[in-house]
Amino acid sequence: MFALVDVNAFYASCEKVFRPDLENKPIIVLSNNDGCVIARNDEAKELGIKMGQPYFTLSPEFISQYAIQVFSSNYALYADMSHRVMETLATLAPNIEIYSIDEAFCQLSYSEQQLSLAWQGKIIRDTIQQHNHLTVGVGIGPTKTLAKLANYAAKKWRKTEGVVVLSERNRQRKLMAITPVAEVWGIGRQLTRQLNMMNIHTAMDLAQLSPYQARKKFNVIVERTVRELNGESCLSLEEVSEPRKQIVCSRSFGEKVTEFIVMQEAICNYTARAAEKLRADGQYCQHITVFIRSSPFTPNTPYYSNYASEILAATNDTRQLLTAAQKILKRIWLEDRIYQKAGVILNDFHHHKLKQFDLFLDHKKQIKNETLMKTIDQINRSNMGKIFFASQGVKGQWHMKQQFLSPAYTTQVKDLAKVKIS
DNA sequence: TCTGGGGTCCTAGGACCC
DNA sequence: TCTGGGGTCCTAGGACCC
Repeated sequence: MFALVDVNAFYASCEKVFRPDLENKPIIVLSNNDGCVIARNDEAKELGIKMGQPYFTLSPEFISQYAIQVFSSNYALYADMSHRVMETLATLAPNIEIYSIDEAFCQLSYSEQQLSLAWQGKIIRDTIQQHNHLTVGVGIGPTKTLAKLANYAAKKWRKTEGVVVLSERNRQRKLMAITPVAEVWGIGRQLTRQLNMMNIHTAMDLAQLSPYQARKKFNVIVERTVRELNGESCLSLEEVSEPRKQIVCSRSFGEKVTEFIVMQEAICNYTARAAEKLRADGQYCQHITVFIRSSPFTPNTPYYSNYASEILAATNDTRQLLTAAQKILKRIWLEDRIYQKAGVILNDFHHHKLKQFDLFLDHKKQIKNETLMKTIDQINRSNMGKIFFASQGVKGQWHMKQQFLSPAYTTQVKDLAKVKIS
């Protein structure tokens, strides 16, 4: 049996853990650059605030009338809280697959002698509540897709008390019959539209489509979803995650960029960050892409979006990547455009054990370069200050907006919560 | 004024090989 | 009259997920 464990309103809940005064207040968390609403608790949902809604569409009057608590994304906090939840979960279920920052699949076993599945779900929920002060929903089913569906039900209906078990076919059918097909894992907006046109509206309707038809009319993914809804497990627990195939570092700008030098600094920063991630994974890349674009929302200004790439000898050396990135930027830069976003993408990875060395480079020098990068990473990970490249600049005019950032309660000594004894 | 970021997988079509 | 069959690799674009 699979269990899908997922933290309720994860980002919003993290903000509340160290702020008990926020209990019962509506909380929203904004995307990078304070652009859109990307997380909201139940109280905020009740006010009709939508997922992905641009922040500027919420009027100051509305915010203050309902005392809505607004936060910028605090990824240092969320990543650390995620870690803690996963650690708790790992003590409760030996086999887990971390699926995203706030959810994990785990394998549960059961037999006559053991605790019932519902009871195991309750233990998971209670323990995470006690250890991490976060509330999770637990969905249990014979396939990942059914576990996801059970988790949806656990969140939607309060009387389930956050745990739903779909081990019996009858219960699966009952739930599927009242669940819109759009809620099924893997069925997004486009597929929903097409399915509705075929008169398929509920998860049950989809389950009744033949796998052959699903494959013929759509693709292999929809076929798999149909099979999984019918209790045939097609997706296994992947405890060891595959190495990444791509690294993207991109941001919208807090203030629009019009000067080349500012854009160059931004690109160099994204490149340096991407290279750092690449080395942390022990990988080398052979392909780098740089893209820049203006805002698609501003009327009466020419929209410009472009990208270009370079092929490299396998590298994870920041200096080589910086050289390539700057070269590409010069190729795609256009004057007199108002840039809103830019980014760097690394592709075509090779693991360090399979690295293809550059025939024309001195091997000893390459070893030296690796040592240099390693040293820089070590210094930057420590608390002794940062080393960066001159091309990254110091002004940071391209930085994103983070007007409502909360403290890094769990990862910065200076931000530790203080207790007053009176 | 103002609209996120980071991933994966699949398919079709083109280019190429023998 | 009439022009094969069987492959691989790469890329762009579209869909999905959180």
